[in-house]
Amino acid sequence: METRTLTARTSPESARDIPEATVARLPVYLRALTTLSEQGTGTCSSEELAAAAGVNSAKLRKDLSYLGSYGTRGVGYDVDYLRYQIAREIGVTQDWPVVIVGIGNLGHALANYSGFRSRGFRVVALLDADPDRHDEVVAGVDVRPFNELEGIVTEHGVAIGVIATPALAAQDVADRMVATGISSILNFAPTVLSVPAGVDVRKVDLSIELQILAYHEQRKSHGQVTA
Amino acid sequence: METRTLTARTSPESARDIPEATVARLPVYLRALTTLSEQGTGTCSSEELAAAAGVNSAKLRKDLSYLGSYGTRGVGYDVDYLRYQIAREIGVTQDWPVVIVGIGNLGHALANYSGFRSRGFRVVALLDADPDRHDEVVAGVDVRPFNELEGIVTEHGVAIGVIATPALAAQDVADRMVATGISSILNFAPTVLSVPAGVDVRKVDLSIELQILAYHEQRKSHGQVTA
DNA sequence: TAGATTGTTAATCGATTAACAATC
DNA sequence: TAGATTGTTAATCGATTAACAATC
Repeated sequence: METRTLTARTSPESARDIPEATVARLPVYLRALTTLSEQGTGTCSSEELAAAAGVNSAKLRKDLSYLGSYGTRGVGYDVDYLRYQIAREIGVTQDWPVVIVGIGNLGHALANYSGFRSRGFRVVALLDADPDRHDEVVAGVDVRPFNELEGIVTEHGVAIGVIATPALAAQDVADRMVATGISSILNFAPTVLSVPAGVDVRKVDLSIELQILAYHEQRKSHGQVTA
Repeated sequence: METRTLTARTSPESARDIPEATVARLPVYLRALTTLSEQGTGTCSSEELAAAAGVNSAKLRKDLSYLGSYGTRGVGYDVDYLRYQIAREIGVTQDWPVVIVGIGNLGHALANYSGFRSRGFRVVALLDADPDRHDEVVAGVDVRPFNELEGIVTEHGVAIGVIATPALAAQDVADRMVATGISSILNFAPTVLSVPAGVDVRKVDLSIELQILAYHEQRKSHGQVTA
């Protein structure tokens, strides 16, 4: 991901420079803390939280150190307090409005995914180019024509778009999203998107994940012995 | 007596040591080459392939150098030849049998995803613990009870399992998969799995991806200027 | 041969990790 | 105070990148 940013390092509060690898783990810590909180755990050590998040504790402490000093030496972390601080750092203390484009099998699954709501996102619109899908209601939201994108983005202040179309349509959808002011895109279509600098794209690709597993699997069977 | 993993580095052919970051990009190159091939391109330079894959050409050439020397100086790469070499390196010159467990919205979408077949995978079974889903047919495959896992894994020699269950069921499913001999797991459930050494887990988490985007989005609006 | 482009080197950058001083 | 655990340091490791010699 290419983010070319000039940081106005004026305010002392904001804009600490958090490494990308750390940013990618903050949501994992947030989820682990939510689980701990639901289990009634009030305090945890870096060792415990690290175990719950599936990382080692040195990495966890190093990651948290970029956010500030939210633990107590000799004691550990207050679960709810740390959870709030991480949620604030990520920016999910309020909901982000999201549009999903392409309401096929995967789009349906995404629209129905209940986890978005509790994790800081609200699906405000489902769009599809196919008229046969219009006015279908998925998870309580109408499927609307794709050309309503601009109105919806403007109306709700949408900054994040999800692309779940076939590969061939994805670049056009991305272009239209960018034109309407969306600057973060989650792409499920199996294609490389090109977008202007300043727009973030993340890609989720099922076959690629399976192929990475296949590579390692192949190596396990050939000429290696595990005892 | 404890014997750790002993790599038989005897054969000169196999077991080159490809960095993990490179392994994760090989499927991207493979897809780009497939697209080029379909467009009728016979030869491409590292610059062209890199552009199609969304990386810079230095990184591409470095990555390919771990596989061998498959280009021609002054000319470039033969698209179909390089495509075959990468497919062979990944291990997708034949199909890998795969089982999907958890046939909810997401499981349906995965089962219907046509891209698996063309990229080296064959869904041999769909399993679900819920009797109401049994004998439903999704994408031409019967949904079967979860306890048929072992028989299916043995019968088809399944090494790769996909978990698309709710979070609470995921660890149990993973345990059962490992017990039957599956050693690679693609996990869509929003939970950290613990598995023994030697088992690979990859995780796809929709909310985490969105939260990473949200983090950067938040920074774009507050006191940062993107150029 | 001259031009083009690979494959490799080496420098740089970023991420991980162990160890421990600080401090509750 | 003694024990526990954080936050930070510094060393190590792995990934990226530019530059260019090799060579078609």
